[in-house]
Amino acid sequence: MEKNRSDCPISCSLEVFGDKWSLLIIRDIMLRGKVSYGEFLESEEKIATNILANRLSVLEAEGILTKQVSPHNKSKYCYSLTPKGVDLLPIVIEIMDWGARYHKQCPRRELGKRIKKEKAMVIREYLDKLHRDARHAAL
Amino acid sequence: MEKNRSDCPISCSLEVFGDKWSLLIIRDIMLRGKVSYGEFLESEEKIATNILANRLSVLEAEGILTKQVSPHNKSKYCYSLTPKGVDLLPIVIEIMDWGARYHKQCPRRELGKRIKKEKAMVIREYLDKLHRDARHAAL
DNA sequence: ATTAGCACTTGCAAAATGCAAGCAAATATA
DNA sequence: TATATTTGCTTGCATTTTGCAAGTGCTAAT
Repeated sequence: MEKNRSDCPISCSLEVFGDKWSLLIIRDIMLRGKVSYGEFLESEEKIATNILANRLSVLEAEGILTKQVSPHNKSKYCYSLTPKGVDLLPIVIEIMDWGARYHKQCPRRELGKRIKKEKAMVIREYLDKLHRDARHAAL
Repeated sequence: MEKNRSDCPISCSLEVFGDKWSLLIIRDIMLRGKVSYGEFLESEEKIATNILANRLSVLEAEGILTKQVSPHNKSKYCYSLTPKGVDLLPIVIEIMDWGARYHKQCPRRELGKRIKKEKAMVIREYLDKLHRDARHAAL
């Protein structure tokens, strides 16, 4: 683990995921149920292959994701969130809420509308589900 | 305003502040009461002068910050948050909480301990104060 | 055996970051 | 008044990261 810019938790966190792509990958796993490299590549933001590979590698090294060979196909990997990764959910939801409020070109869809109405409940709900999934993936 | 990668609110938000520095500047204003270019330069993370100037310019163009000449010194500028900027607080607090929980080298100080105990209340308290400050700065 | 799927890797160009010196206007000091 | 300091950038250059698109090697399907 390299030397940090400071001991501020915000700074240390931004050193991990303060870029334009990492939290998008986390979003794909948390909110869209994506699990594989190929699925992440298909997202509408069109991440570059080398950036995706690098981000996944860093997130895995940071203990946010784990990577397992698919049960159906030995050349395919499935990524899943660790508990540490799951706990990024409130950040992702807050970013989503802020974005929906201040970006006209980002209309709220179903989930966004629920978040507007009952944010805390949505967060708890997803945290429970994702933490359950994380425990299951660890088996 | 340029073309976005997608209409996902998370993606649009990350296009604005998804970098290693922007939210640190927001932190300095929100949590440390810093207001000037020179003060931001002094933070322990040591942002480069050209990066600071560029980030401030972008955040201002995005309507997150406003910049005014200091009342005491015509060569000095004071930055303050707009309501849009203030509403980044929950994101900053969630990042801080996550960082404190998962980074051993980032011990919780007074505010971090309060956040651990009563996050929602801290957020509401700071939102109220910062929104009041934002209204005052607009005069 | 051939083709397709899969997860990267690679070579290169463009863009961003980081370092440190420089610049011009305003203010403070001698 | 002249000089020094403060202030907020800007600039030149080297390094790093991002983005594009082709390439590679292993596994699976036909």
